[in-house]
Amino acid sequence: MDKSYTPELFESEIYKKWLNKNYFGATADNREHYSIVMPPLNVTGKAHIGHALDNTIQDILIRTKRMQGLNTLWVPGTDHAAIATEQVLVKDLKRNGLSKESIGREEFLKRGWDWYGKYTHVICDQLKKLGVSCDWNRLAFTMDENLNRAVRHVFCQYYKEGLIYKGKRVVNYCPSCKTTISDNENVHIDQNTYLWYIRYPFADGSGEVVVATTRPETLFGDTAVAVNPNDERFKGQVGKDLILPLVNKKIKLIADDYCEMGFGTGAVKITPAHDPNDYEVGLRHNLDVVNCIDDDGKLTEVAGKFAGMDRIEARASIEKALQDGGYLVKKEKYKNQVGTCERCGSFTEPRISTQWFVKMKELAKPAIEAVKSGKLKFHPKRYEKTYLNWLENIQDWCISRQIWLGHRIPVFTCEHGHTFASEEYPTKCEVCGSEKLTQDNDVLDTWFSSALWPFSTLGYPNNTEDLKYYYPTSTLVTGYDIITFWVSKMVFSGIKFMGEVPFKDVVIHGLVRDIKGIKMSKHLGNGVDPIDMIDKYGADALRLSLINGMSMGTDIKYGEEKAKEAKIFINKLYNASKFVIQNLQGIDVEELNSLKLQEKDKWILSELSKLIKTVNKNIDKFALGVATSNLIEFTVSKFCDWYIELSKVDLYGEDKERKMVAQNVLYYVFDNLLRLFHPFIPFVTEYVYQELPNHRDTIMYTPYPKKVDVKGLSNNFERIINIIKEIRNTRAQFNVPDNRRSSLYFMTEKEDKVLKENLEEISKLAFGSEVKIITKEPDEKCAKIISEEVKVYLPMGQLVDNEKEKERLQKEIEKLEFEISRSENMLSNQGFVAKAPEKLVESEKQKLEHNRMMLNKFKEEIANF
RNA sequence: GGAAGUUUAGCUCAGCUGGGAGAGCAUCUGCCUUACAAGCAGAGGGUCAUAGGUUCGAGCCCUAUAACUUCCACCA
Repeated sequence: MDKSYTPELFESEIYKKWLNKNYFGATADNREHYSIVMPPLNVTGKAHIGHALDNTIQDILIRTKRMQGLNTLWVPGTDHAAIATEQVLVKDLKRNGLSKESIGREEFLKRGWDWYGKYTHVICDQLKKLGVSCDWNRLAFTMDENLNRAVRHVFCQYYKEGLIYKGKRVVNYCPSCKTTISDNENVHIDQNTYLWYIRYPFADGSGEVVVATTRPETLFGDTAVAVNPNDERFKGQVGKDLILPLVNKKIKLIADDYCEMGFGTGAVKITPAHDPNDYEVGLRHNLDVVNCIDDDGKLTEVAGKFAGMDRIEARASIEKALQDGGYLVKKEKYKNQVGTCERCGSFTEPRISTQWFVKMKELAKPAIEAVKSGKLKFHPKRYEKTYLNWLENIQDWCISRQIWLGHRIPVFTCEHGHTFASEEYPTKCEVCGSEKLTQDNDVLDTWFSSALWPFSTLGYPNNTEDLKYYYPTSTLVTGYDIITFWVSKMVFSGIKFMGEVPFKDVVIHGLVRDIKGIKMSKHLGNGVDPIDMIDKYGADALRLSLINGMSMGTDIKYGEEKAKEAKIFINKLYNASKFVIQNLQGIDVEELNSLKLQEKDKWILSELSKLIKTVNKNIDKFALGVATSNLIEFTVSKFCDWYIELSKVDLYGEDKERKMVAQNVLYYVFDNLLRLFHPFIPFVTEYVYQELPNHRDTIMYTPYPKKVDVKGLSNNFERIINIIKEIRNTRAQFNVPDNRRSSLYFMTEKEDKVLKENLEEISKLAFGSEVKIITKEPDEKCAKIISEEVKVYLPMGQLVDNEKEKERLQKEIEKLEFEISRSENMLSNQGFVAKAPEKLVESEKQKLEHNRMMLNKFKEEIANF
């Protein structure tokens, strides 16, 4: 083994070996199964640190269950991320002087496939570096032929049941991406803008109505001005005609509850084509719908001389024209929220258009029920609220997108106008048999295909063996940011088409932010590249740094320091393994129950037993960050700091039998520790495991430790540890440097077997030289340590100062007296004695008794001065 | 406007269904002890955001308040 931990020497080799042996492969059998479908990765760009977190969590769960003997399946996959990819392709075309339209749909799609083909492996390779143990043979893509079949099947099913309809709605439209986007993708941001007060004169010259607006450019689409029906200010004026400024068209003053009396001027302009509320008002009052902004975000011909200007840029000119015409009353600063496109950041336009929708009310019901009944559990539970809140206020789902990449809507229209949905590509009209068919131009929202992910990747709509065996999947791991986007959609789709929830547990993790807590973004350049971290510190260090101390569902502040720290720990583990392996040369592995274990052995084994229990419990609770803390704590503060040091006494000693026992215990504990650690840091554990005696082909399929199978465990040795600590502490108080050893004398009242057996251990760990048990006080000047069973004397000659010793004793006495009075107070409190659990009262009584005894000892001691 | 989360050592955070405040990093002191100086041993450091309440007992439960963060929402 190399002198120090150098992950780059073995990580990729080990991964190759795992792949070659097909250790990640899964086949249905008769065991209990554990399955996870990976949230599909966007093929655009590289893996970010969030992917690393998400997949590390999944890998930990999968590896643990695999070791526990379950049939584990982890399906990896990629997503076609249509809008983003289409943008990249369009930009690319533009650079070459081309456009989508110029090359045509077919050619464009071909380029899309080329692109996916070229970049899919990039992100997959990055995940492989992380060590993910998913079944790569099953790599799925949301646009695969069989997934497309699932999409068509589902679409047609909805269509037949009347759950899909085409309708006019005001939807969010991104003029830059040139497509409709969902409410989820429409991000509201704060904006500093103005409120323009505009004068709308009555046609009969009898005065005017002033409206306030944040969007003067939509004025050209106004078809009414509304006031509240109860507003006295406008009594008798409702129904009269107003002149629309700049356009000089007559529009009506109407009364509608939508207009609030308290806001602005009490009058609001109504633009049905460019505002969802106004559209509703328009429906109620039968208003015209006038489009004044086109697909490119430019003003249409209804804007007259402003036509062709960008809607935002036109504001200044419009303001000027209003002012010149005497229509502008005033302009004041105003703060509001405005929708922007999640992808490109441009202002979105609410726009009336014809779109496809899925009716959601009925579909949502069983998805709500699934969580309420506990069939589906969120971890942490609080995210159930996010989920439920969204489903309970659900709007119909706009599924059509005006782009070319993606699953094209399988709806066809014949020359006679018959429209029908068809799972297979039809050759003739279902109604009239005409062969002249055209397919709907829109494609489906990407979430429409990812909604089917847990069953489409298993073979749906065919009822395959995989589908029967692995569905429903066990756990879904994802970030809270896509609970509404994705999780909820998988749930109602799963229930609808498979008759069962798609997974039982939803594990929600937080977002990885930068060290200051700011969201990582390309724009700010504050992102941490996981591949960089792997190259510098190793995949295990990256994984551990993301998981350790993580609290599920809470954001993580992450900086390079964390990876560095993790690597330091792994280096420690690595060094410990070097020690273990060096000392296991020539070992005969024996059943521990057949060996004569010493107190220190029983102690470390009982600590290991506790560790196994807590780690298993925490993994079951998805408290992975706590599990790693448990493991690290044991490794450093129990195994390395104590047991390894203690074992040296026997390993380097003369007694053959004791050496053999030490070797076996060392082996047993370390082997268990490696296996416990393996799901978290798979590479280094595999690497080290291969150096252990009796190792198997891989650690991946060794059983995950369940318990320590050794009889007669005890923690009697804790007493010895405390004595060692007290000696070290006392030496420090006297400023004795560690390289100066001192004699240690122990005086006991009665025979102390444990102490006697461990004198050498104490000496080694407490910097002792001559160690002996004495029967009467030594004559030399000594520092004294007084404990219940034993007095320890440290003859340190000059260093001991009587006054100082007296002070130390005095301090101890004060401490004890404080404790005693505290206990006495508690026990004299009738409420406490009567109501507190008996166990607690009892232990308080014991404490009191013990402290009183100790106090006596100290008092005797101080009387000698 | 609605909802959720956070507030504990200088920093990052643990603290399970109430029963004597914890870890890591940083700081200080001493050590190159044959697994590890990426280390070892020791030490200091907290009115658990504020104010009330429930209780024998509150970091934990309840009610208000404040600050920060996030999600949802159609207020011109």
